[in-house]
Amino acid sequence: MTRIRLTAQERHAQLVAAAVSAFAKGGYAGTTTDQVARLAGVSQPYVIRLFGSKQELFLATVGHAADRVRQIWLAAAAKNPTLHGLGMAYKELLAERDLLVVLLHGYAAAADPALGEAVRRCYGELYLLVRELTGASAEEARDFFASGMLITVLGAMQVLGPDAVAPQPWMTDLLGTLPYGKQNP
Amino acid sequence: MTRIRLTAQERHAQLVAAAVSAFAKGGYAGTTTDQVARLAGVSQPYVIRLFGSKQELFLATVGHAADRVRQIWLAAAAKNPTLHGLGMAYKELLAERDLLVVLLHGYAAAADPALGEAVRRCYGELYLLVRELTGASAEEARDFFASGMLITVLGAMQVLGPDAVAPQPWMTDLLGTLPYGKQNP
DNA sequence: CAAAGTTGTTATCCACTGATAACTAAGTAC
DNA sequence: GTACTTAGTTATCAGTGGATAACAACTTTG
Repeated sequence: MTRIRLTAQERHAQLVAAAVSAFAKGGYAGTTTDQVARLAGVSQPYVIRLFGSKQELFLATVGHAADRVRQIWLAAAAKNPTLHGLGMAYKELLAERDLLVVLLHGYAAAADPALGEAVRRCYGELYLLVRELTGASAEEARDFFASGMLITVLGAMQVLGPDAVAPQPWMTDLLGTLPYGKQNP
Repeated sequence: MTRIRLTAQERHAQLVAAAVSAFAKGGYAGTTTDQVARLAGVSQPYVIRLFGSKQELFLATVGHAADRVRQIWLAAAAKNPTLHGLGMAYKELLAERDLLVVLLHGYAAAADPALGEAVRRCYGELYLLVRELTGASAEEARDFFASGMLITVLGAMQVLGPDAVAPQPWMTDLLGTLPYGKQNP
């Protein structure tokens, strides 16, 4: 069996992608570095060697998720620089639902001082970005992020998104009112 | 040293209270049954004996948090059966911030099938309760829960609540717009 | 008070997990 | 082709955490 060698950069990126998926289920403490390693097809010690520690792997993962959200919002703002324009992008974000969920796991893990500081910084940057891109007022931005958080949590609960469970009455009731268009086919 | 013996019921309640505090930091996977045990002043194996497993302890904890939220909302609705009335109760909920945060950790752990089903049921019940108590429309209820989720996550991130970190500019900006009154002294 | 039930403890186990060390093999430069 | 660097492995370890079992102490009942 011939091994495929990648550059450290490529492997790094591949591992972060795997980590997004793994940490999205499981969260920080509930996911092993071995699970991430297997997803990417490398050995567990190599993951540690590339990232130094599990914590730094998680930080890189959360940072990447925030970057992707930024990218998607920037692209959306290029077409329609309003909150509604960015809101429509939640369709794309829910398609890559793990991005949102891994961010949520970051927020939830903020009790750890090292993680907390990084995660608050990410969130603050996203908040400021939205206000810059759209010129929204603080109130409008707050409502936007509140809706986003609800969507994120519903995604984590598998009420919304690719692997949603069979809908209950209250779910259809709640989801029917979601702004920015319906999400599920 | 004389040991204080409680009835199993009393110890059960005390352990759930300790578990709320412990799981609020740390989450499901990030908290050990020994941490909960020490908080309550008993041995770790006894916690397992009383609850059967860590998972059942967590489920009992989430269930208790949901019950407390229900109680607080019921009391609030008795005075003012509107969304604004319930919203004002977020002040009390933030005072017992761990309640909200432990619920959040429940939502985040919903990828585990056993936990997920229970957690979705809790959330659905709370949603229906709010609509019953207030007669709010689906849209109004959705906005209410979206705001609540934002408050919860900000609590978990220590942007809001008892142990909030030193505020950043974006935080004061965002918090200044929170509905239902200012939260911090 | 003896027997039975309740409330706990200590001792112990085993699986798991992050991390380290030492080694291997594939490119790359000269 | 030989020396060097880069990408990866296997072997291993030390600590931890949930769970089980056996025992101890207190309370109640007859």
